[in-house]
Amino acid sequence: MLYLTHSRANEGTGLVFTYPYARPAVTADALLFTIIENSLHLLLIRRQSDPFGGCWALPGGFCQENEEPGVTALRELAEETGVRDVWMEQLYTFGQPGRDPRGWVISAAYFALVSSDRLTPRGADDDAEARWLPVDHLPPLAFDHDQMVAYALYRLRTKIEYSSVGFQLLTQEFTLPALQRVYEAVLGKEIDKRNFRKKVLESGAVRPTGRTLLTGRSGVQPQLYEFTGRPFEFELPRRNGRHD
Amino acid sequence: MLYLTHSRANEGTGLVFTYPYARPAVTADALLFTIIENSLHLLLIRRQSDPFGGCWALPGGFCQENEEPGVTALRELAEETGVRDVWMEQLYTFGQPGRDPRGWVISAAYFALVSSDRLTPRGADDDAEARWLPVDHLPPLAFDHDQMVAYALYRLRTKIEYSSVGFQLLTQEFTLPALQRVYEAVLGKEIDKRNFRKKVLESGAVRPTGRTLLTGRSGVQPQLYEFTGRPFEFELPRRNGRHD
DNA sequence: TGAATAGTGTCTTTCAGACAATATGCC
DNA sequence: GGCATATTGTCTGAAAGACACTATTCA
Repeated sequence: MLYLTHSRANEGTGLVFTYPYARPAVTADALLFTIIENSLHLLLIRRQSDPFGGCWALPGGFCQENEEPGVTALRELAEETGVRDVWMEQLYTFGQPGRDPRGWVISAAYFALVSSDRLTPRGADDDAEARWLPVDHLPPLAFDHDQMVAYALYRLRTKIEYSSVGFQLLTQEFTLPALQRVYEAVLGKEIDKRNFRKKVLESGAVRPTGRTLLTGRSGVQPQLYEFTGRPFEFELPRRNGRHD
Repeated sequence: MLYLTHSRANEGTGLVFTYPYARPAVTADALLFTIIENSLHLLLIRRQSDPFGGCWALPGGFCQENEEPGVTALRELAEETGVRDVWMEQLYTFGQPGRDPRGWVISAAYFALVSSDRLTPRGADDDAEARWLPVDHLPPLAFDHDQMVAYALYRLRTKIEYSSVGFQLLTQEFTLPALQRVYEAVLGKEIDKRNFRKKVLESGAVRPTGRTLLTGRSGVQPQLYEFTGRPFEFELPRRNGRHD
């Protein structure tokens, strides 16, 4: 094994100390979810070049010097897909040896949600194809991105039950039936309408705006609400609790 | 700004492709907690050299080539403090510019728990001082390690309520009063003995071993139990729920 | 026998969960 | 009028939470 000491590897990094180790390349990948037609979708791009040329992959790329990986993820999302202003949090950092055929590459994965209206689906600065694909029918992905998706889905499905992240999948004003459809799409189960409305309204997490939605379809015009910021939890019935 | 192309920075990294970016140094830090005398303690080392020479800091160090950061964290724990066989999970990856005065250094932080008996407190291969300090009275730490500790404590205090991680802070055999003291130490609140015992026993998460503990003190000899692996949740009473 | 600790049971209240009928708007 | 959707309330059972006394061991 070869260690570098005082090598040119320090150039451009601001590292001026004696540093006896090789350095990995570091990338950031974004897992951006939204709800389209009542089902959960993930934003993917089709890779233009090798490795995995032609494969579907998560938007992402290499961190620039002194760029916090979360900033990288947002930048790559904007550059590759044109999507901005998303809710985002760090998901996990993947560093398994061999996860990138080019060598030692560590990737920080970020978990992001966006309202169903703010999505500008197509690629921006280059002609890379960017598309929303339903999470129930995903193709095999490049690198270890399948593993990332599995973990992000787990995170979303658990976190929506004990936090208010679900509201990040809606527009600022929304109806209670739309909120319920978000929970049903994420959790993959039907929820009793009356119990759900009762919990939402009693939580204080929503406030009516006084307006109603013009659906253009038959039926009652539903009332519009907005998120107050107060916490909202909705757990599915379980025989056993959450794990660990 | 200087970018390297085909530079010697690739040497020893296995990266054979044209790579237009500088690379960060990557480190892993371990936040190892245990319970000592009914209060939560954190394992720290005193830094021998600059930066932050003489300061208290988390055990950790640079990733070796193709070493997964979690492996680094375990290796550094063993090397610097002699502690092995701990429960561990990834906490967060810190990459804020300026977090290390030496330059661009990204750190993956790992959150770890160990039984109160398995701890071999003192430094191992070098004479670096390693000590358990109570989390309620921590000195200022090197780098952004204060921030890491704050987040790890948040993670521990939330996670102990909806998972069974609390058992990782006990020996394989333990008494119910000891289990309760773990929860009280982590959550910082007294818990009603009868309600706690009822929840633990009804959860199926513990099984009596048939033995009792010889305390050497006055009072009843408490029964010993072991963890069955079944999930156990214990939430403190709340006016509001968990946040986000 | 006194001090320290382990162990046990009931009652009340709150909340989850099952369940069905009415009202409104569009065609 | 028919269809589609939104909206509303009650009852039951389970679990949380408040609460106090007895039993065992050691000095």
